[in-house]
Amino acid sequence: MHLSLSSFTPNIVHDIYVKNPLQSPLGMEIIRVGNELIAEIGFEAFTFRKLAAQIGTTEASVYRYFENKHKFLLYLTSYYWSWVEYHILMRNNNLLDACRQLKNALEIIGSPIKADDKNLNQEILFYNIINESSKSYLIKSVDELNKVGLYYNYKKIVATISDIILRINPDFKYVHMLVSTVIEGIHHQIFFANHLPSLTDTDTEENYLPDFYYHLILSTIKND
Amino acid sequence: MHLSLSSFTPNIVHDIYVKNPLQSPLGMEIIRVGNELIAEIGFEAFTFRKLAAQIGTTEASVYRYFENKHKFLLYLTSYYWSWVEYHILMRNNNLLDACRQLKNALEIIGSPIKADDKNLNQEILFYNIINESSKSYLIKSVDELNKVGLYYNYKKIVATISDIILRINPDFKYVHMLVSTVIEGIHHQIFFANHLPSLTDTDTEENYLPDFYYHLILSTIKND
DNA sequence: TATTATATGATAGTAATACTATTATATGCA
DNA sequence: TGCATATAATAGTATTACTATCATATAATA
Repeated sequence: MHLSLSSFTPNIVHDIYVKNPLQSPLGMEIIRVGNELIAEIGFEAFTFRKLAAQIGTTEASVYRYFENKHKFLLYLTSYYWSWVEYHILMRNNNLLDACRQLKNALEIIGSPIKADDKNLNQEILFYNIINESSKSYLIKSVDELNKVGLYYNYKKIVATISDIILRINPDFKYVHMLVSTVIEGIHHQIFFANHLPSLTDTDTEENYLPDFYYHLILSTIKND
Repeated sequence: MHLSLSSFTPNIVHDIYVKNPLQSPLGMEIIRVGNELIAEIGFEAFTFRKLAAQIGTTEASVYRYFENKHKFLLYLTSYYWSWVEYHILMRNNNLLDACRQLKNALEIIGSPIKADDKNLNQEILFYNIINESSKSYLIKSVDELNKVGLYYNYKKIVATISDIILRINPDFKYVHMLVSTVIEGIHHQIFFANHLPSLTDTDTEENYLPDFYYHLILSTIKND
C-alpha cells in the first residue's frame, strides 16, 4: 500500500451528501466555512441560511450539496474519522510493535491532526468533533442512517484499533466495548477539561490523556 | 441519616425551572408527559406546543414552568442523577466494603431505577438519559449554565463514586477522569448495543456491563 | 458555431418552531 | 366579599427548515 499525504481524499459514503462538495469550488467553500461557522456559533444555532450568507451564496445552493444540516455534520465527522484512519495507518505502517501502534493511535485521536489539509481547518474540525459529533448518532433516525452505512468511518476506526489490541491480547473478549469507551472517553475528557473541570483531573500537562488511556487499556486486557 | 423511599424529593437547583413543577398538578403532568414525549419522538422533534397539546393545556402554561426545552432536559437529567445519588447512598448505607459499594453504584447506573416513582416513569427516564443527556452539556452555553450550578447533580455523582474508589486506592491520581469515563461509557454502551452493535460486544447476558466496568476500574487503579 | 447540459443566483413561499404578550376566567385564601 | 394566583384562550413575531421556479452563466458536445 502506498501512502502519501498529498493524495489523500476522504472516503465518504455517497448517501451523506447530495453532491460531492470536493468536486467544485462552491462545495469546498461550503465545507470549509461550514466547519468554521459551527465552531463559532454551535450546531444548534448553525443554519444553511447563515452559512450561505457568509459564503455569499444562497440557501438553495447549499441544499444542492447537503440534504440538511444533520447530514452536513455527518459529513464532517466522517471526514474526520477518515483522516484519523489514514494517519493511523501511515504512522503505523512500518511498525511491528502493537503497543507502539496503540500508543500512536491514541495520540492521533487525542489531538488535532497536524498535517495540512487544503479542505478543512483540522484544528477547528477537532474542536467540532469534541463538541458536536455525538449529535450525529444520538438521534431517532440512527437505525435508518446506520442501515445505509453512514457510520462506516467511525465503525472502521473502532475495528482498526480493536485489531491492534487483539494482537496484544488475542483472548480479550470485550475489545470493541473497550475501544469505543476509550475513543469517546478521550474526546469527552477534553470537553470536560475545558468546561466542567471537576469531572476530570486536568493539569496543563500535555499528552497525559493518551497515556492515561493507554495504561487503562493495557491494565484492562491483562489476564489475571 | 434517615433514608426512606417514600419521602424522596429530588434536589434540583432552582435556576433550572421557572416554577417548581412538583408543586402543582399541572407541573407534575408536564414532567410526566414531557418525559414520555421525548422518549417517543426524540428531543429534537419535541416542542412545548406538542407537549401542551398532549396534556390538554397551552404552550404559554408550559413556559411558566420552564424557560425552554433545553432547561426541561436539564431538569430531567438532574432529576435522574438525584435519584441515582439517593439510591447509591441507600444501597451502600450499611456497607463497609468499598468494592461492594462500587459494584452497587455501577449496577444502579447501568439499569433503570426499579423503585416506584410517582412523578416520572423511571424506565423511560433511563432511556432518555442514554439517548439525550449528552445534549444537556454539549452546547455553547455550557459555561454559563455551569456557573449557576446547573450541572450540580451530575458532578456530585462523579464525586461520590470517586470517593468510593479512593477508599480502594487512595493514591490513584485520575479518579474523576476514570469515573466520568465509566459513567458515560456505561450509558453509551447501552446505546451502542441497541443501535450500533459493532461498537460494542453484546450478548443478551444481563449485567455484564457493570461487571466489565468494575473490572476495568479495579485493573486501572491497581499500582504495578 | 449552435446546442445543450449543468451549476449557480435570485426570488418567493410555506409550515413549523420558539418564543412573548394580552385578556379572560376559575379557584383558593383572608 | 375581595384579592391573589393559576391557568386558558388567543394572537402575534422572527426565525427555521425547507421547496419551487425561473433566469443566467459557463462548459461540454455535435
